[in-house]
Amino acid sequence: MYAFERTNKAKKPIKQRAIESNRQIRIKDIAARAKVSIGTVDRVLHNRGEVAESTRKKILEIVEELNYQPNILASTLASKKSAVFATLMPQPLSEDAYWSKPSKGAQKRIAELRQYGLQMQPFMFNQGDSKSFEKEAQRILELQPDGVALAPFFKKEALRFIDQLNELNIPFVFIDSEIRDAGQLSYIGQDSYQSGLVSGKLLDMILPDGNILVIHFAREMDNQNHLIQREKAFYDWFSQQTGSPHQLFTTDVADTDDPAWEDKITDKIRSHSIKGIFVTNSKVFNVGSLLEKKEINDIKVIGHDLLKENVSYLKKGLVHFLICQRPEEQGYEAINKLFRSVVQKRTIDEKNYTSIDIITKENVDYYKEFK
Amino acid sequence: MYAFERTNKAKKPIKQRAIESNRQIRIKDIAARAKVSIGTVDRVLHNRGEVAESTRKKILEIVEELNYQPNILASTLASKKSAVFATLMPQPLSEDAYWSKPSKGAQKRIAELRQYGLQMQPFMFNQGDSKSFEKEAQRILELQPDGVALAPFFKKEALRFIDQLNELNIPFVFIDSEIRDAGQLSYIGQDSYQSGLVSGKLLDMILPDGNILVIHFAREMDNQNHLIQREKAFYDWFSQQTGSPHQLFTTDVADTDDPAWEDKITDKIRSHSIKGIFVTNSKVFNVGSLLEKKEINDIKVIGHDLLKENVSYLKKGLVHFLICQRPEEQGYEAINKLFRSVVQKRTIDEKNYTSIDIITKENVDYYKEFK
DNA sequence: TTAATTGTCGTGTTCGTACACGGAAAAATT
DNA sequence: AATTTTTCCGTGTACGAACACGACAATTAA
Repeated sequence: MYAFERTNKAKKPIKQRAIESNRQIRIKDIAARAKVSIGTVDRVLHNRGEVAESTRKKILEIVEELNYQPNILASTLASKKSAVFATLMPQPLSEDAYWSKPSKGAQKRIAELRQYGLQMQPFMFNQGDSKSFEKEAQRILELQPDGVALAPFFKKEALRFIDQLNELNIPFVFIDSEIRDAGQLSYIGQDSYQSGLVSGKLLDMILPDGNILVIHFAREMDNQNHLIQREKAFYDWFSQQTGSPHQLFTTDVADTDDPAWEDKITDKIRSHSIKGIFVTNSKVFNVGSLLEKKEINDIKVIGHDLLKENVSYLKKGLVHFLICQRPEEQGYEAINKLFRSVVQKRTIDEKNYTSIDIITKENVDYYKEFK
Repeated sequence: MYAFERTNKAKKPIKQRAIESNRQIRIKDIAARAKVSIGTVDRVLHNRGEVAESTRKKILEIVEELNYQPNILASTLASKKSAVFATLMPQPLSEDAYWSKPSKGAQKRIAELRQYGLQMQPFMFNQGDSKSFEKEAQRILELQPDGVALAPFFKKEALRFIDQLNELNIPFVFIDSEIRDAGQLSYIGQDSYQSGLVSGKLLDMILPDGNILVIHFAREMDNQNHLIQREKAFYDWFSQQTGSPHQLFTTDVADTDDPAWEDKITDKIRSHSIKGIFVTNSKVFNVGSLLEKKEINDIKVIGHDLLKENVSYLKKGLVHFLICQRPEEQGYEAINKLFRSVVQKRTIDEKNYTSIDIITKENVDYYKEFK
């Protein structure tokens, strides 16, 4: 809908005063002060064309003195710059699955920046198929975008891709997980180790006794480094507590399509007198549904990420804490970093750990990632 | 520092392609389509001057059809609109005190919007003196700003102020606490009751036995409705648990300058076998320092807000949880709402509860309010 | 001495919108 | 029929920055 002011005629006009005091400094002002033309100042600011060393110095001094800040509005309007970014992320397994979220965040930032002529081209690969990763990577290289945000899911393939990006001088950011010193502009994601510590502490605090089961719901653990990190930190927490009454066990569940896993876990719970469960990723709803079905309700459960299903088990009291890493914000931030670097030419931080949010039944309804 | 492109000459120029596909629709395009001049379209869009009903209709149809979205950059650049906003908040008691934060957030948003010609005029009153509130309110009325963000600390005085604002047709938003149905554009703050529930749950979870002391550090409780709400919810939590092993007590500490309060609290702890403490506001550092001094370390403590001092006791393990309400984000959001409504003429949500964040030793370093 | 080259710079147009001014046509008034 | 008044609409300039083009002087080469 197109509305504008028609709806609120009554509003009084906005003030047109008091602005002289902090009037913006324009290129024009600098030119006047330096007694040169606008074109000359422009050349100095953007190192275009040639300028006599003396005038260049004079202009830079005045720029400094007057603290000139370019008007972004006018700048982007005039330059008509445009850029195409590509994202390379896993195909979400369902509508509400984890990987739909970073994508949404990226879309949001792109929508906000449409005025700046930004465009995005999403590429998605199959989580279980490194070949599809390579194929999509190849398509990105053909597109030759101005920036790439990728989840380096398959390390070997990602490294090869990155090499080519570097060669083509295309900047990129990592999202979710990271390869160190690969020439990335930035990394956006959680500190997996630290988040494992948080999980450990929380479960420890609310569990007077009984043993603990750590469950990885993942097809192959090879490319799931952050799950390993979380598990490691979780174990470390308990090994650092003196005289901890808990014993820890770990299980992998590769395939939840095969219902055999349910009995396997149920047996483990019974035989090891498990009183606490930590699921290392967003698949904790599986545990919720299992406990509900088997009517087990004396187990404390911690998992990750605010999927709809997870929230539902949180509200039912079958899951006690969800650790959240603001996936939408990660997508948003990834695009934002590319924008700031590529279009605005600003320098950006190399690391960007998102916060480790603790969500429980009572605060989940107030949790919003975005402003 | 002024840098621009000088630093990264090597970067290749941004692409200038593929943009035709989603080319922006301009007023010019609409004018051409409708076979009228730009001026006419402009008059229709802004109901300026008069336009024949037939052409007006035609233009609106085309606008609809082409889904015209005005270019905000060009628009604000050309209009040179400007607005002055005023904030009315308590004077922070110290550099790092709670009330310095909403102010910082507001400043931040103002800085970002400088390009739009926005200005802010902060007014601060003495938390213990309703007269000073009235005085500052009067000064705001003299300024006649285009919008006001205020913390309605003193209800009676705030109501009188708001009446005058409404009369002058000046929009305003509440921050921190709220007066219902007073004509506000929006309310930005925490749901105090809910945050009290969160505190109750957390303390309950980590406390096997022993009694609990609720402390209000506040001069007068009359104007501290949200502290009351938090306390009420906290009590409600425990009364809803069947067979809770905890008994609750409440104390007010009006003045921490008088060191007598320390003994009073210490006595209470001893005589009531207190094992948990809940401080209803940001003054929990007082408890931290007390416990440290008296070398008491078997008490679980929950308080509010990430003041530097609070964080330091959190890290020492003397405070176990801090509930945070993102005060900077509140200030930021308050200005943002005013901007969106006053300058951009957009509609905005009436309520904006900030999230209830749970902070502990392990995740505090990763907690950032802002992107 | 003239032509060609290089180093410096100014002018003019553009981006998409806002808004003032005034002109022309149509309607209403003498 | 001549005039005033009203209705309707087009033109031109501004916002602040980006960038292309070419002017002019100072050098250098012929």
